[in-house]
Amino acid sequence: MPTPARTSIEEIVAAGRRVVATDGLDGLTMQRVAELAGVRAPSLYKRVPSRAALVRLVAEDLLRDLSAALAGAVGSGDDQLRRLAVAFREFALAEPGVLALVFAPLPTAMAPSPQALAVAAEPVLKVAGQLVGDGQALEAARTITAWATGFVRMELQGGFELGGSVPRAFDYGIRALALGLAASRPPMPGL
Amino acid sequence: MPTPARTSIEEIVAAGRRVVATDGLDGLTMQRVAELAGVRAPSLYKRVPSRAALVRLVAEDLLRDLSAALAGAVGSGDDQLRRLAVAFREFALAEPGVLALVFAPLPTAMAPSPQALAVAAEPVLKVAGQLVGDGQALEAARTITAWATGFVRMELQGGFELGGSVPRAFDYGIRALALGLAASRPPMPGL
DNA sequence: ACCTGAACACCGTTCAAGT
DNA sequence: ACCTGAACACCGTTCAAGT
Repeated sequence: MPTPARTSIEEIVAAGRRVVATDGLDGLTMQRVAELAGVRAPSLYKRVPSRAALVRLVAEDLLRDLSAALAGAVGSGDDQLRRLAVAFREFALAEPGVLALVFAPLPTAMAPSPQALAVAAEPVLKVAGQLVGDGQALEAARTITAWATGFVRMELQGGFELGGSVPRAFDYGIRALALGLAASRPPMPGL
Repeated sequence: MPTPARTSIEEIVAAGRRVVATDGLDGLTMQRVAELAGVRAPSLYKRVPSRAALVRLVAEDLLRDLSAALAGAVGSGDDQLRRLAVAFREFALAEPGVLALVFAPLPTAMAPSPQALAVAAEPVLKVAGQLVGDGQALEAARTITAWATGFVRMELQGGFELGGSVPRAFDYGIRALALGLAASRPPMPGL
């Protein structure tokens, strides 16, 4: 006598995202997620093999939205780095889980797939290429990513104890990076 | 009839550091630390009020050593930013716990004190001041810190899936930052 | 088929009892 | 004064039993 499904994988992942956004990765317990999904914890194992797998699904869900936000922010013009950085900061402040689940060293079973990460990296590589040319795009993209993730993590951590304006420091960093990357650009061949 | 002490707060913190270095923050359980300290878990509560407090003690212990490493790396010359960044990277690769306990959003009870963080920030502010002058030292220091912590975290995470040389990307970032910060420097008054 | 309570092995923490 | 086993409330996970 089949019982009708009372939840779904989509609902479970959405519940996981809600919990992560409010209580962080440690708050993502099977019982809390089950409660939000309207079932008991053991029922989750019908759709998800383990908590680690659920964490990964939530990470990849976040990553999909982040990729869309970044891709939507960049276009053409001379302030692509700023638009990219601002889009990333806004997303990460709204969904702090992205730093805990996507840009953090997690056990392999929880980490999002390299493919999912590559999709998010695309807009960064594009902007980096515009700034420094294709030959250095990868190194420049890594510099941008390292700075942006490091900055927002410090901000979320409350790591700006020494005073000063956080948005001003963000702006300062964007400008310094843009200047520094442009200065790193090799001379155009033939010029 | 007093029982002789079989461990000490120093030994407990040292055990905590060893566990964090190998198994990360999640591996820091009271039972594992107690085992390394040669006692049972309940005995730890004679010296430490909670796991959160122990995490903080380990974080501040790491931070003390990091501060010393950074202060020892900077001197005078034209490659201070490089020496600072290299010292930070080497420390964080040897003691990955520093990123998990010091440069991560943790509950207040686990986070190191602002004073301890300020000590570690001093060499960074010094180098930043040399590069851009005192007026922008704070913003420049934040840019440096955000980039360096973000970079090494990506490295520890294995987040360099797209190929290329990691040390080369680190060097590239140092150079771009040095160029960008120098270009941000306001003109000297009177020149 | 899916859902559940009960059970198991963990974890942090408390506490009475031992020396 | 410190150490310990036992206990409690949690957690992830399994599984037999229910529908």
